[in-house]
Amino acid sequence: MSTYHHGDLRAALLQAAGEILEKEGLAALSLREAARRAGVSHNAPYRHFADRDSLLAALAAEGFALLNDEIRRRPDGDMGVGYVEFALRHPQRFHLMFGGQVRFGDYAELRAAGEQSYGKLLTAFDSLGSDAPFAAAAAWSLVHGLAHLILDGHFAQALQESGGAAAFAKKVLGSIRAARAAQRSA
Amino acid sequence: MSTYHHGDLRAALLQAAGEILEKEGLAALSLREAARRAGVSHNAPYRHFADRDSLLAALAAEGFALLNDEIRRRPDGDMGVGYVEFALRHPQRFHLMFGGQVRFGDYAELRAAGEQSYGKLLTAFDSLGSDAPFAAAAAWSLVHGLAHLILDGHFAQALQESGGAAAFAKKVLGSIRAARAAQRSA
DNA sequence: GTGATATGTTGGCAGAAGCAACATAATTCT
DNA sequence: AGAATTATGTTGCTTCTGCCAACATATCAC
Repeated sequence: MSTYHHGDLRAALLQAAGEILEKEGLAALSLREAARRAGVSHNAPYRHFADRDSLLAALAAEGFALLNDEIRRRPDGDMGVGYVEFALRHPQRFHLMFGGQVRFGDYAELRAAGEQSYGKLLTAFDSLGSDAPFAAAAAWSLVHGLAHLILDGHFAQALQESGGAAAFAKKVLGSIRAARAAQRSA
Repeated sequence: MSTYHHGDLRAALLQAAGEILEKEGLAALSLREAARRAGVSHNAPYRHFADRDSLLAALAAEGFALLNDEIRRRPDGDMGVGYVEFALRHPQRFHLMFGGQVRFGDYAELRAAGEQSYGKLLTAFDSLGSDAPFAAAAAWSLVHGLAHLILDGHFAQALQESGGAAAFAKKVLGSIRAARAAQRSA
């Protein structure tokens, strides 16, 4: 009989937890419910995750992997749109990653994943010289804030007028790109 | 004996909840703990708040009032710094307001408060003509994302090199302002 | 094979949200 | 003023959750 041991409970828990997160939100995500869906007892998860936060950190890490993929796949000028589209496609995951619930300092793997996306941005702004680090920080801040505000519904009206979130995002990012272009040619 | 009725329990609960939020974080904030600190029974809060989310929404609304004050007090060119400084001064409150825990759609008062800050921004970009709405959205996104990322520790290294979060924020915002200036003079 | 180790189970505790029933104070109506 | 109504607070309960401790069973090292 080999039903006592699950086989790959850790992965099964992450899968179940991911589904709960996406469909019912962070508040509904409990270790016990994930265990239930994986068909194990309420305490089995503790063999794989020290506590609830630890599970959340693992889910966030998955999210960073997805986000980094999304960004790497794009040409330099299009990274920002990819960032926003990722957030729109995975709203709950995005909130988990950046909603302040999980303290980054406590999970080295998370910090590393976050810095990875930033690194790519930094190189994309080299042409601005000594201003580059700040320009890159501004770029990340811009797409990050835009994603947040769209998700929270703060641009609801503008979204309708622009015909969808993606279109709106492109216009907003385009506005800044225009300014950057003017700066470069000056 | 008039200790049965509290007098202004709603305000006392908001006060207690605000202190818990700032000192121990959102996770530690329970209706019961707030009730304890206000010196009432564990169920008294339900006379003033339908549920926990309702309390959180009220706390967020307080935060928006504070934020709008902070922004209104500043000259146009300095609003962004005020926004970031508010977030740095009230990190937990900021996360509550924008962390996706409270669904804005469910609380009209919150949506109104959010749009108030946005309105001020919109007028500050009139000089850009038809691009103004997108420029304003970009400006809000920029300061919003910057505040978030600083709070989450994603700019830890850059912060040290710049000598503090406020200084860093000024440089980042200045970088965009320079680009905007180039655009205007083109 | 056998002992050590990894993985899963059962049972229990404390703390929280929220419901129901009850108690007391404040207000309103006459 | 006195009664009825309403607002506000209390006690007690149920269900859920996170997490601890003790125990059970499978897997692996030797």
